[in-house]
Amino acid sequence: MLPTLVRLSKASRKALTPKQGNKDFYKGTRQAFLPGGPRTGAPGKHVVKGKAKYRLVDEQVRYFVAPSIEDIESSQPIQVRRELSEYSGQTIAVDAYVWLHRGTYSCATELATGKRTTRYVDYAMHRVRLLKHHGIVPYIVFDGGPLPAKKGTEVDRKQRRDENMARANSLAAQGKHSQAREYYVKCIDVTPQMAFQLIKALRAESVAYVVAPYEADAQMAYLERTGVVHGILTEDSDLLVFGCKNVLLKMDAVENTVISVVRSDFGSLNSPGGISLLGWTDVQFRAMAILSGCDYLPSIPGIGLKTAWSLLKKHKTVENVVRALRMEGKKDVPKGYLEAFKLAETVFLHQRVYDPTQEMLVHLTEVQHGEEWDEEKEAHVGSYIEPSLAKKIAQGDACPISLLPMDDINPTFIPRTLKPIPMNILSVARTPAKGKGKARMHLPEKAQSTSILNFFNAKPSIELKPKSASQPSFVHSTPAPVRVVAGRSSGKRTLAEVMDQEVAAKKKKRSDIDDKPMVSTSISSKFFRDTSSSDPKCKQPAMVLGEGASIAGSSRLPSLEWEKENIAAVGDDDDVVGFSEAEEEDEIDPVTQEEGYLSPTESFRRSDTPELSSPVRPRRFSPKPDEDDNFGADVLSSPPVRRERWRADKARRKARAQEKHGHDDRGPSTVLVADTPPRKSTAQAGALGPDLRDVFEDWNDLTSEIDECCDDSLESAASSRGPITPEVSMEFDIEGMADMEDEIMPDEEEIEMCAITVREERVASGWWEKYARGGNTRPGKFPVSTRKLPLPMKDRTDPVSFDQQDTPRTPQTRNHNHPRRTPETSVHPGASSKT
DNA sequence: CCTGCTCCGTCGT
DNA sequence: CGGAGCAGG
Repeated sequence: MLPTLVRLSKASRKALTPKQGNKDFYKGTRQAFLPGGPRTGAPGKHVVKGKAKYRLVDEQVRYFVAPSIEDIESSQPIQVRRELSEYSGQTIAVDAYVWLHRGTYSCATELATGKRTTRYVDYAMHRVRLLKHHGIVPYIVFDGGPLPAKKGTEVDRKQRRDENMARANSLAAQGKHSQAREYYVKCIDVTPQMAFQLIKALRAESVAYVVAPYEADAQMAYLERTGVVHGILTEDSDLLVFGCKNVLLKMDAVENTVISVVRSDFGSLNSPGGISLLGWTDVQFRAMAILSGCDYLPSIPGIGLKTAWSLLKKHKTVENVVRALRMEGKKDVPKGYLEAFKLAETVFLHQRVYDPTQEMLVHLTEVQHGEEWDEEKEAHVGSYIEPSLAKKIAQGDACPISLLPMDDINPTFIPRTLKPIPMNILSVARTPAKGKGKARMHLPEKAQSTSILNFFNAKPSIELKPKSASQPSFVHSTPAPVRVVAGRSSGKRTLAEVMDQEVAAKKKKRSDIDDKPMVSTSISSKFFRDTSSSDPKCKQPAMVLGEGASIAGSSRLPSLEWEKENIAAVGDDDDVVGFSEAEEEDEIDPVTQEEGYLSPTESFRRSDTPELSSPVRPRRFSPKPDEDDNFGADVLSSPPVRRERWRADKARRKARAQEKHGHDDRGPSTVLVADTPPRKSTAQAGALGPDLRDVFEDWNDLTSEIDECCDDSLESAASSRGPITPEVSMEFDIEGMADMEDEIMPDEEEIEMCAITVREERVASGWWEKYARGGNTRPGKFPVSTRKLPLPMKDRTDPVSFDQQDTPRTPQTRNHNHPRRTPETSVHPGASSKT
């Protein structure tokens, strides 16, 4: 119900001139954000400002002098587009559901037909790595069990899913597979068991996570409130109603941006779109949200956001509003609405969440002593679950729905621990062109009042943060008791400067060019960042750890050469990145950038490969015996999705095609950094070896497949969850290869390459597990950046055993058909004694 | 003017 | 699911 903010399209910005403007939009815009402040007047009165005439809507807020574009952009918008890198060093809670769900797109048919796959994990992990790459510490939050309050919608969905499934099956039967897929996609349900597959991957990469007992939203709100995280990244934004302060929406993996909404900005805003939240309390804000309809309670017919707002504005409290509505008799207020409202409010306020520190369930907000509390409320906030089970749920070892031990639906999927490979090819992935700009260009002339944030949108949100704010505002406002990876202290200011230049450049461009796809200038700052981050001298816990650091130093030179080679290759391939004017504005030395950017990985991996089967690896002799637990962070900067590069490439090509400004004849000297080498460049790598980055990525892609083929051979090893020993790995891989050759035969060479890599990786990680990280030798060695976080879930290698006798023992087979938890079965005896 | 309805693209292959 | 367009009060 709470919505997102729309970005103002260029066209709409253009329309800001009264003459050519679209009046509706114009009105909303000037109402909201003019520096001069609102003009007031009596409702209904017409005022004339400049050449435009406006009608006053109600008693307070009103119209402004026509803004210039500059005025708008210099004022503080409610939603700001920010670079991911601005959040470097911060811990961000991430709603895993959406990522998982999107991940299922890539394997919808397999999932629907019961085929084993874990490909849906890849999407989420790529994004996790993307966050890590930007120095962000992700804290993944999973949805848990259903709340009674939402039961209704669940049944509905189930039904729709079944319908889609049936349709898909019939289409598939007719051989119309592509059409079938369309429906398969719609019937996929993300189950806790699927989430568990992602959890395994998160464990492998030491990413903090927690499974909420009930709703991820409430859990994330709690994490933010208790200072465990700095902000919340999600797609659906009910979060503000839960009292969240810093919400990040619409993560864009191509442009590496998010939309930031900061609660504290609300008060400072004047009537966004006619709604002024100035002086509104959280209570009122929440009331408005519930009144206008939320997940837990449908709205009174005819009451939308706007009326809810004005009613509350007038009557202050919900009780008064309901009373007034009933008196007037205009709206039909359902019987018991007020009670239902209170229940909904209770859910937002007191829903049960998991406290990772106390390792038990708590209320999102503690119930006050004086507050009335009854059975019904108790049921609505979610049943209490006794701590030991709650912990298992939170860690993913128990299914939050059935409360039974987690059923690993794909035990053969054993994500390996990523080695610290600072492959910053991400930087390359960030290409100047915007792939998806078009879609966002389109803005309705009239902002419809369908969502709360739409109101905020009355003020155009600018594309980049205001110049004044080089950091998200909550960076300083949020106390961070949590251990976070330190930000890049050195070079940060310069980064800010660079970013400011970007802003300036963008603004300038924006006013000049309207139809051309916007060229991002941020690539330079990106590189700049990377430079500082991979510089061994700079204390950069996030990027390098242990052997990573030493390797980084030793392999710098070869890497550089490697890169040059690829630049040339790329050039031949007519894929040179023609940098726009924007880059010229930056004063960063290209060489420096490359140096920083270059990943030592290739040469390292290559020279190191022969040793992989040996436990003696440089890694173990980490030059950082101290607690610089950046390993995790390093893992973070793993390769981005190839697809992203592809998409970016495409966009860039398109951009180039559009603007025929002659960038094409630029010499090589203007090429700061070549685009990611084409995949075929593997063969061109010559003496320095194949492009392992690509292989590496392929490995990721193939993992599922390979695992798939080796179900049987791996079953035992998998179930033990122990370190993978070289022996086991070899055996398994050989068998796996055999199977694979029989089944899939796309490109023998490639597959073999991958298989080798896989094998090596497995072996390596086996040793890693056994020795480097191993239990006995150096306990403190394992670089868990999340170690201090309450929920570090790696070292759980033992199967969960439940001793609760009162837990329902319904046999749990596959994803579907989980016994739904009812208060009766789920409440553990004596649990309610808590309250 | 506001609400509520419907349709459509999302994400990826 | 959010956004866009449209109809009706």
